[in-house]
Amino acid sequence: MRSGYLKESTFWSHGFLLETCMGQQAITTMQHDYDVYEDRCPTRLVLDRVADKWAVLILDRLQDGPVRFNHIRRAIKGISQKVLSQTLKKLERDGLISRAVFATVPVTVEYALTPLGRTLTETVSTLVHWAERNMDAVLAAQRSYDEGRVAVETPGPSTAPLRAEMAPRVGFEPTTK
Amino acid sequence: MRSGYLKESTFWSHGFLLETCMGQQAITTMQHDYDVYEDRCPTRLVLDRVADKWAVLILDRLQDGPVRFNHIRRAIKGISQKVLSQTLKKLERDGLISRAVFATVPVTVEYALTPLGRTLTETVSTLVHWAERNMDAVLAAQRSYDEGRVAVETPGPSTAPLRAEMAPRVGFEPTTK
DNA sequence: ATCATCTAGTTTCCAAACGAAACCAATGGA
DNA sequence: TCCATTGGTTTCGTTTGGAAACTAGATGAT
Repeated sequence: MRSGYLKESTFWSHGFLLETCMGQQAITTMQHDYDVYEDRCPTRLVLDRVADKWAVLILDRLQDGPVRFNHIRRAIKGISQKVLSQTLKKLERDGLISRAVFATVPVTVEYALTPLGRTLTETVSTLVHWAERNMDAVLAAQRSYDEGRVAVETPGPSTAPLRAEMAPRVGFEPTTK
Repeated sequence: MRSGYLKESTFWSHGFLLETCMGQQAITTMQHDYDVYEDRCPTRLVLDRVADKWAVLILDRLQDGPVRFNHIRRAIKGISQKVLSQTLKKLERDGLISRAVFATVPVTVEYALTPLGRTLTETVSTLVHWAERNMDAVLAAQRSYDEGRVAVETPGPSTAPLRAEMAPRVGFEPTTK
């Protein structure tokens, strides 16, 4: 699955990038000159993992300590076992969470944040809380969009959208390239 | 697509929740007692929108002011027109960005953050920068996972995981499978 | 002895989404 | 007329998502 990227290992070899994704930088002695806006940059894969609905919910849930598999499943209502299993495996592979198996009566598997994963929890938590705090605003915007198509602030799209930042419409070069 | 949720409109009616998702709270005079851990909670939809690779890249790109369609497309290398168009439309519907059409020589369409969307940019930017900053650590974790299966930091996952929720295990040992 | 239950997953299968490329419409210039 | 630009939509094959069923090991109940 990731092999499609790994085939291009001449581009991205073990954390050191060669040509693209940082352009004019020197090759040696670099640490994190990745550019997530560049295609085939490994940061895209991380972003794909981290910018995921289930992943952020899982990471948020693990904030208060290790949690068992079925515990997470019951906490995040609606998640399927398959998706939970897959997401946990990916997060573990990326070093964000750890997996510990205990030979208890029925087997116990605990998932916990790694130090690396813990550096993300604040952002993740903010994201989750943002959704809860701004839910009403989003719902209002959706209603406004669906009925009437007239935005809250703009009277009409093409009529005369004299936005503050767009004042000099005449002689305005679209800053192409 | 969203009709599956809207069919349950007795549950979620216009921003006010009735039974689930807040349980023992009063129905009237509530503002944001949403629970993203509850299934069929509208916050799940917002999280689905916001916790998306392309959406965070777009929001991050719009931080410095309005950007045209093809400008975004060229900036976020690898994004397809279809996905860009779809994501922009969804973000606009949710009130995170605005769309302004100008009747210029070739038509100009500018996308910009709304005040609501601007409240997310810091978190989004953090997420993107996290990916760039911790890329090497993730790559190292992936290698460690793929070859050997032994975690970098933990020889045995949580040597003494005596957590409150865990039943007292007799002679437990983290069998790393 | 067999059934039921708990654990933590995997497998199956179908629908939904993704993504690359082609296509569309409007307009102006060579 | 042909081409280039704008901002999209459509098509179609591949990939992913998700609900439900199934696996498997150990234990307790009937």
